[in-house]
Amino acid sequence: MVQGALKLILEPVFEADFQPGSFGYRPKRTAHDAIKRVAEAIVQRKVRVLDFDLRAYFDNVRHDRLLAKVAQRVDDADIMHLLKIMLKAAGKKGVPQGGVISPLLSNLYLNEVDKMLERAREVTRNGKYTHVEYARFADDLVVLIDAYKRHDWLIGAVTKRLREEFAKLQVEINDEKSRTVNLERGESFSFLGFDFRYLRSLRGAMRPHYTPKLKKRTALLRELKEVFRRHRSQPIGRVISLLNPKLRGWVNYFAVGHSSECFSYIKDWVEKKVRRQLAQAQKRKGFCWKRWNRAWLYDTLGLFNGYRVRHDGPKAAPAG
DNA sequence: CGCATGCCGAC
RNA sequence: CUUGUCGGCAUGCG
Repeated sequence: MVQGALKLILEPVFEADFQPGSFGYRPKRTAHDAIKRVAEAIVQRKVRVLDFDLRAYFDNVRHDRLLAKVAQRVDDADIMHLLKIMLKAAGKKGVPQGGVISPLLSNLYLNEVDKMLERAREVTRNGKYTHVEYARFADDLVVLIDAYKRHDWLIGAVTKRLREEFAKLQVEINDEKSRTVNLERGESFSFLGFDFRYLRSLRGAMRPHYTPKLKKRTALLRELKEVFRRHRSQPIGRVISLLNPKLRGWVNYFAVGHSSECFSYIKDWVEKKVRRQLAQAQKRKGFCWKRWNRAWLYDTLGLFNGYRVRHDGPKAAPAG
């Protein structure tokens, strides 16, 4: 409730002036938008990657900045008072990462970073070709730069400029976790749960390749394992009803890029696990591949089977 | 369309 | 472990 009010206060302040030409509010950025942006940049051979780890928690200095900014637009003493109280409550030195208010504020605050990156993109643009692209989601940021040798200087220049601008915005960079990556050398980076690589396809063409991080897959399987363990002697229908929503949600998020191999692995793992449980309930050995066929498992028992990567191919023409 | 519940993900 | 924002999906009801 209070958060809602806060949002109401802050949103116009930070987003209204993002694009003066339009009606003010920029389109919502989702994680998938950001992922897609990265993939598209890599398609355009922007394969030198600055992987930034930003720290933008709100110490007192930044509270002041924030308040000043709000004050430019809002002249309601009560609102300002409320905001001050909230910031004070949230900002007690060493704000815990999942603080009540900090993530919201940092997200809004970092819109300024967007403006700056947008400028960086435009300044280095050559006609209709951009040599620098970026994608940001909350404080996770990657900048992608042209692969061409003659643009190598951009890597150093952009890094330097960005650091200067970050300093102005009082956004700290975590140097230990920030690095530059050359995808053409087979290096990889991760962004929003995916690992990004640049691979040679069978035809010899280079293309971006991104898959769910192994860590995420392992975490999912660990969670599913727990479901199996806790319902070892329960009817399989019950177990499946617990597995399905988890699988559906997980797959739904990762169903972009090149996740199919990962999905197969998960499907196989789950199926074996279900078979095992079925077999054990009937005191049988093995997985009973013959006794229970796939159709029965998936169609009759209703085990989740939606492991499909949705590739946003050519846009379907609006029919009718 | 509206309301609600549950699950998943990013940060 | 808890908090928040955002996004998605599924189900139910009117």
